Amino acid sequence: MPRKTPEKTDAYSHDHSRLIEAWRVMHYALRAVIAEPDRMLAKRGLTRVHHRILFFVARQPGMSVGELQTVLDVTKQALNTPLKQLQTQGLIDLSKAAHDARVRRIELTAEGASLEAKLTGEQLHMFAEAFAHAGEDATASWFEVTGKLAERIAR
Amino acid sequence: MPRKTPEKTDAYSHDHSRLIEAWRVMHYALRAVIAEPDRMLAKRGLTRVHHRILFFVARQPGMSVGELQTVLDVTKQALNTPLKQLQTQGLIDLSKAAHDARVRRIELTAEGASLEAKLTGEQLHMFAEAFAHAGEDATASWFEVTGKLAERIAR
DNA sequence: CGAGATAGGTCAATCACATTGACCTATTCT
DNA sequence: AGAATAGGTCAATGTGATTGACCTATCTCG
Repeated sequence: MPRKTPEKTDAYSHDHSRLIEAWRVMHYALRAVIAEPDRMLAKRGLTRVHHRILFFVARQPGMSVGELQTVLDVTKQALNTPLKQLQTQGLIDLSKAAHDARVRRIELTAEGASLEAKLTGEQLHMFAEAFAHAGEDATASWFEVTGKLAERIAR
Repeated sequence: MPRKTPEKTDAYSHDHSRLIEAWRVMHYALRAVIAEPDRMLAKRGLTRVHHRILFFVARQPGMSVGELQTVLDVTKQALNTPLKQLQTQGLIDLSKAAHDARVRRIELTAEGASLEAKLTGEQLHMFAEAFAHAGEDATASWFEVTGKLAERIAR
């Protein structure tokens, strides 16, 4: 799909520099969304892994260590340390499952839930702002393009 | 901006699950764009750093080590190893600058240029496809939303 | 009941990677 | 000639993640 004229390109022509700009903007958008939560986490000596744990536990309270291991795709050794740190800081609560005492029930404490809401809320707020700014149609378009990009990944 | 009615939300209301979906899709899009080049690099024992070097040198042939250090935001020690590897594999060419023999001119070899074109081309192709699929207006909207998100980052 | 499987925890070795600091050469600038 | 600069290299350190081995508590099943 070559460009036809210098002053106007048809709807399906995308020149090199525009595509590079797309890639660049996407990187910066990612960094922007991650930046503020990272700063909040750093204050407590925590990292993105801790946020990921809080995020999933918030959405599936009582999930087990094994389930968490699966969704996060990490080994139990890699999970153990941050999990203990979160427990020590009183952000999560570990208890034995009723149906099987070998299994741990992981839940957020009130403080953990509060922190999670702040972290994730900050990120979702950025999206909400960008979507609100662009309008509903643009939002749908954004989903269409980004979803198309994501299509190649199995999951 | 609370939701008004359950069945229809106005253009500026974005509920929780939709925002989470946006975040999720963006992650997957990122991974999708990175996945294939990473696989190609891995075959040669290279990583994303090497691609970044090739990318910038392709766009500014003859740039110095110091300049590369600046754009990549890494120390010279961190840059030195991958740079030597690229040289060993015959992908880049180092020579002394004419105006100052202390300064290195970094250029891609034919093979380096070919690899760079394949790596970056693969990524840009994904964007081109997604944009072409969604159309020109949707593309503009995508830039608007993503650009709005990226706005918070200085650079 | 007793053997084997399972969930989770822990210790240790290793690997990859980046960072800081110190020191060295070649070269240019003054 | 002496100071500054571009680059290179060695060494120590720190962080994370990975694998492997081994341990306890608990459950399941013949």
